[in-house]
Amino acid sequence: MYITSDLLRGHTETIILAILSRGDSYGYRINKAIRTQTDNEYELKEATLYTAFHRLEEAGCITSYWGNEESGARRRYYAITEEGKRVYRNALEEWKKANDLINRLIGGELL
Amino acid sequence: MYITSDLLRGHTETIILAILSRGDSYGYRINKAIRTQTDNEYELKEATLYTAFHRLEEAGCITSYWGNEESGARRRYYAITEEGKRVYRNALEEWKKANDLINRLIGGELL
DNA sequence: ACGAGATACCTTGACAGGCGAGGTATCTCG
DNA sequence: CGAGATACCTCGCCTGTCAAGGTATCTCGT
Repeated sequence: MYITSDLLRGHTETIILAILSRGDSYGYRINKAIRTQTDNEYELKEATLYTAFHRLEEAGCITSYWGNEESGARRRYYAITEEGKRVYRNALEEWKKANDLINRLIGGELL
Repeated sequence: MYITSDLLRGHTETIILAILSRGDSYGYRINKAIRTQTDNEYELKEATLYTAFHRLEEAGCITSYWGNEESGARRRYYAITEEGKRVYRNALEEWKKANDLINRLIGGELL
């Protein structure tokens, strides 16, 4: 929320998979987890969040089911699949490489 | 070139500014510098490169001038401005923050 | 002498992801 | 009873990337 989100672009799905790899969750809570983990410095916009869910589900990385809440608003829970775990691990490797590349490229003479 | 470029998205201008902060250069050579610095793991597509130049020039971050080559293809050189240096330093700070956030978010329980 | 490949520049149009704006419904608490 | 939190969702725009296409010059091997 207070950072240039283009720098985070491309990480949305990985962030979601990371959270789901710790257990099933639902949209609103996932976004809250992101806020908490970043000390309120970042969050996903709802539109971003839900389109990412659609992409991930379509790609077979997650599955979804309605929770059976007795009261309160209904919740759609998401669960990571084996494919999702594979994609997630792969994304972590990609990130390590990208991180290294960026540091090499933007460091210039100031680092 | 062999990395998911969505992860590098948003860094294009910073990369260019980093290179220009070491001295004037021109498009083709800037791209070669990127390849060299990353051991051929990354490069900018030409279209990306030139649209980035336009944006940077419009934003007052760089200026350009034609080189006076006696022979060979003409070259348009770019120079970083004071504003460009300011923007660059700022981008480095942003990157530090973004890097921290991403590591916090995508680490999950695998790190 | 000539074609291939490197050097060097540039634009157009499509595509994908992020997000502002808008919408729905339920529950809680003062 | 109204405000604010919880919880879901979609439409359409914007922006950055890039495939594809174009131009012109020089070098080097055959």
